[in-house]
Amino acid sequence: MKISQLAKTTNVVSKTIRYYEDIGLLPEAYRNDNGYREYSASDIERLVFIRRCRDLQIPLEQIKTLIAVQVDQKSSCQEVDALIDQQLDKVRKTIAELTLLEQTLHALATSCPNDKVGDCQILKNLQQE
Amino acid sequence: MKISQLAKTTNVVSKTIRYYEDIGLLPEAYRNDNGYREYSASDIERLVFIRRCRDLQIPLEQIKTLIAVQVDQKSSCQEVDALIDQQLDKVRKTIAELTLLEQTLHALATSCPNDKVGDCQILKNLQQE
DNA sequence: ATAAACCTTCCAGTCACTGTAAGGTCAACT
DNA sequence: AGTTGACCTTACAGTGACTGGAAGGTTTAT
Repeated sequence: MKISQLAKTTNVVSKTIRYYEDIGLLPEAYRNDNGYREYSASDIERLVFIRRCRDLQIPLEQIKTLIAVQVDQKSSCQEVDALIDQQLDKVRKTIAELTLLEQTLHALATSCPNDKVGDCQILKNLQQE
Repeated sequence: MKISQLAKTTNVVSKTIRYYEDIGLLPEAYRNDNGYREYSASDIERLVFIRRCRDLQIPLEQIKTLIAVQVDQKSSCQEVDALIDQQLDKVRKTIAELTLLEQTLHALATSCPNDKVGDCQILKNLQQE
């Protein structure tokens, strides 16, 4: 299948597929006579895997690692475990930070009963350290 | 004061201060004879304001808007309200997304009792659509 | 024949910085 | 006077994960 077909099947735009190939996340695609990229079923799998990882906000570099690990069926999956744990940690930290931020923003949003900038409590709050 | 002093006072590295000037978020600094930037107290205020906004994850372009609005003391602060509300919305949406993500990652992290990549349940889960 | 819809490569832009290089200035010390 | 070290300056490149656009080649449908 051609790149647009792969794009449709996986919900990844062609541009991004080419980009993944550029950075070595996807192997170099087979080219047919006119120079167009030609894909097979295994390419779908690989791309779906990448996208699942991206949905989990795993960085491209770490996805490369995961793919490399996958190849050696006998190697320990400790690295996989660690990577997911690490990702989970990061997400939890971000949630904690954003929750604080939400409170600050909420307090700020309800702090100004005036309607002229000169008296605006929001701006005043933002000016204070 | 010189840039490093301003940097120390505001906890913003010199590089970033110059960058803010480059993109027009800070006014062009006064230069003394040797070409060094010279700052005053009002520059501290402005920079603190910017940093408070950045802490709230307000993008630089929107901070520009806020600063522009601030100048006209008589204008309505509707724009300020809207901007903060919008920011709050965005943060809440992100929290919701990350909370789902956290659940997925947690389920994934606890899904693999094996230790060889060949049987790794995490990788298998990642391969499925 | 020609138009629309593909495909290709390459370069630039996004956001908010950060790193690095190459050079100028200043104050203190020997 | 010379040198060291800590500043300062500019300019350009890199980050991550794409996205946009230009300029051109190919295929398919009418």
